[in-house]
Amino acid sequence: MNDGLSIGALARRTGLAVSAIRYYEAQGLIKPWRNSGGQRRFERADLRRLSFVMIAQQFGFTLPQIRAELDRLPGGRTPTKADWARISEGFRAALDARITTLTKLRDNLDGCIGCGCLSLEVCALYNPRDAAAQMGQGPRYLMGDAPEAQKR
Amino acid sequence: MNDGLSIGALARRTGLAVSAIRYYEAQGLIKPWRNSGGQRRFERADLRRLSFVMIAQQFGFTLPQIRAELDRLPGGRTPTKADWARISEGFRAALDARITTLTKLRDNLDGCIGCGCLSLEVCALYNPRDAAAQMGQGPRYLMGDAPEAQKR
DNA sequence: GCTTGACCTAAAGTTAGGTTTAGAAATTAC
DNA sequence: GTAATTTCTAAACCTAACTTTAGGTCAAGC
Repeated sequence: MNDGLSIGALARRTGLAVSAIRYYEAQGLIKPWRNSGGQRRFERADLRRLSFVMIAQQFGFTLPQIRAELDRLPGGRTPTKADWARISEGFRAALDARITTLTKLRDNLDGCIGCGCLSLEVCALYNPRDAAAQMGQGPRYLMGDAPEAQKR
Repeated sequence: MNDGLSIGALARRTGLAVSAIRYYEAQGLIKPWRNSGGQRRFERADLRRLSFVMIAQQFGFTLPQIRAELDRLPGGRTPTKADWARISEGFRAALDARITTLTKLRDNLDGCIGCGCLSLEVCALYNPRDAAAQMGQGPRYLMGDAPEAQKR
């Protein structure tokens, strides 16, 4: 009887789509075993694992990042509450950083609403050198403030 | 001489890729005219327009949302600083809401690290009914807290 | 006047995070 | 024992925001 949960059961209990659970397996986030008929069977601990995935996604982590965190869980045994608590602390720092960035952005915006400039000449709303605020890769400038386009 | 900027000039001054600028035109964010040879020519005001797009993207707005904001600019004349300031105020509320959501999330996480539960039984880290924290569409539950799977 | 670089269009490709489809096999329900 | 449901795989499709490619035209330098 205690031979694991089917993918449908796991889907009902988490609210995830069956296809999403299969996708997560493909991404290495969960590792079910197979029964004699080749169907996936999951441990009850996978419920918690998927909960972690769902929370981490809310926090803006990518699946590879989440996988990296999950890989820090003990291999041989079912994770304890202490294991999960340790992992959860990693969220704290990332979340703090994100809040800090957004708050800084908002404060800059506050200073900028009065002038309406949207330019690096007068406000610091957009600073390409601020690594914390940058997600992309290429250099991007506001109002034509390209390095070689120095204004006289 | 003052017959507008080429797409390459605009790209150099903003740091955007030429292909991105063409894409923005296709999305209706900018409306260049064409010279006799069929090449795009841009107004200097488009530098500011693209700056707005870049900032708004940093804030997490989608291109259709940004377009909606830009559509509120006056049609017949070059936008003034006051126009831009009016538009920028819209950012304020959205940004405030996002910071509030993240802060609430972090505070819930703080309460949860001690117990390691990651479950709705003991912590409120994940609340599917909290519209502010939800981006997806389907119902999703933590640790199997599906409505029909009521625990005794 | 010719060569090089900038520009044109249209369509296909890319990444993340999945969903949908099709056809077949396993399991459950009656 | 059979019908209905679930599950299986593989591949195609989806959205957002772009980039790349292919093949051709325009413009600028010497």
